[in-house]
Parts: sequence; C-alpha cells; structure tokens
Amino acid sequence: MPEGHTLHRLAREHQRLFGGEVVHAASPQGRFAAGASAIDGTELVRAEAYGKHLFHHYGAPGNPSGGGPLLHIHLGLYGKFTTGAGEPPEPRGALRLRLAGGGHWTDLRGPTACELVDEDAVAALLGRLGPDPLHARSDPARAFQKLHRSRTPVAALLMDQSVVAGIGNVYRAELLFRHRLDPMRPGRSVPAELWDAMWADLVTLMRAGVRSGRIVTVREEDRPPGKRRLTREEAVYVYRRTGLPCRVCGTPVRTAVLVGRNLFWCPRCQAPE
DNA sequence: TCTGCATGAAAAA
DNA sequence: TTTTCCTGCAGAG
Repeated sequence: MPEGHTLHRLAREHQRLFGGEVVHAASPQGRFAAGASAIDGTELVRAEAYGKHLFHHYGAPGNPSGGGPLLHIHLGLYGKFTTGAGEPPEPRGALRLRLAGGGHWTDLRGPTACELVDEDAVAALLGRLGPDPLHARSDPARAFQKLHRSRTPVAALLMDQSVVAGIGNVYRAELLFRHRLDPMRPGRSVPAELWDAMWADLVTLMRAGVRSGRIVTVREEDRPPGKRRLTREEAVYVYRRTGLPCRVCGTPVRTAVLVGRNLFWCPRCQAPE
C-alpha cells in the first residue's frame, strides 16, 4: 500500500479529521509510550507528507503556531493506519499508536518509524529527499541532474528516494512501461524531453492515486471492455504480472531482482535500443 | 492452519 | 549483499 500517494492521502485525512482538534494519544503496545504521552492533550496543528514520510505538528490547545511535539511516521512495508468514527474498538495486538479526537480515531500498526523529532532532524531528512511529484513546487530538473550524471540503471534510480521522493515498486515498474523504457538503461542515457514527459505522467498518476487511494496506471484503451471496477491485476501493465501476456503486445511479462526488489517489465515493449 | 511473500529502508557484514 | 524490522494477506494443504 504505502507509496507516496498513500502518505499524502493520509496527511489529508488526518488534517481533515484531527486538524484543530485536541487529541488523545496512547500506545497500547508500549513501544511509543513516551511519545504518545507527549502528544496526549495537545492540538494537531498540521499534518503533511513529503515522499513516503508523514509529519504531524502539534501545539498547545488553541495555539495555531504549533511549537509542540513533532511526529514523524514512515510506514515501511507493513505499516498501516485504520481509521473510524465514534467509539474506537478495544485495542488488540500490537497497536503502536492510537489517536482520537473530534469524534474520530485512527490506529497505527507496524510502522518502520514512529518517533518524535526536532526541526533539525526534519530538515536533515527532507534534505536527503529528491523532488516529490505530489508537491506543486517540486523541481523535476533536480531529479534529472541526478539521472543525467549516473550510469546506474534507470529502474534503480527511480527507486532512490534522493532522486524522486515517493515512488515505490509499483509506480517505478508502471512508469517505465508507460514510457517504453528499458529498465536497465543507464540514467544518463535518458533524454531531458523524455524525463519531462515521465515527470508529468508521474504527477498525473500519483495525484489520481491520492484521490482514489489505489494505483491505476492502465489507460482506458488498454482495459477490458465494459468493465467498471478493475481488479488489482487489471489496474497495472506489468507489476506482479510475471508470465502473463503484456496488455499491449502479448509477450509474457518478465521479472528480475534489481537492488533487492522485484522488477517487472515487458521485454518487447521495453526492449533495449 | 500454515507458508511465503509484499507497494520500504536502515543497519549489519 | 544480507538481515532485520514485524503485519496482513493470498494461496496451498
């Protein structure tokens, strides 16, 4: 679930449900007990996301300038928020953090990071991130500078959060397919015009992901006719479709491990030049 | 019921 | 390059 669109969607949801509310915070599991205790009784001033990182700015009740605890969350591979209205269910299992306020609650389980940080740590963290397609002021040229200087395969560079922040394994594979790009092509061989087109495409795809809460990359013309709700498999071109026919040319989709992650591509549509 | 895998990334080696 | 974190789910049995 968690690529950049998921975190931006969560930031919006948390802002909408808890922004301006005094929250009750607890860590039933105990692993974030001190942090939850610091947050408990403060007001959520702002929730925001950068790449795959989520931040909550808290402050004293009624003080819109914040200055209170700063919460940093990274979901990693398994992390998940479950949200609801009214009375929250009895805490079960490993519940890292429960927030409640304004008639809503949200539970966080299995995150890689759930910690209180200071402004310096946030600045350092953000300094390591490349431009985020979901931020309006992000500069794709910054990412291109990195691509342009590297012999590393473009498929590896796209997963590097210091090149582009927020891309994960699904968007990576799908973006390469949509631009008919050989995953092993060196970053430096990607022309500027192609990168501009890929960036624009990413912005569109990820914004749609924020709205819908899922990743859909298959164009209308490549979808099964007369079908409304796409299954997960039908929503993508190549991701996890190993051995299945390419939606465009019918060639079986291939898979290989690249920098520790499964990569999926069509050997014909994305053939080396 | 059991097993392996997964949309991530840091740390260890 | 491998291990670790530590959860949920699909598919096998």
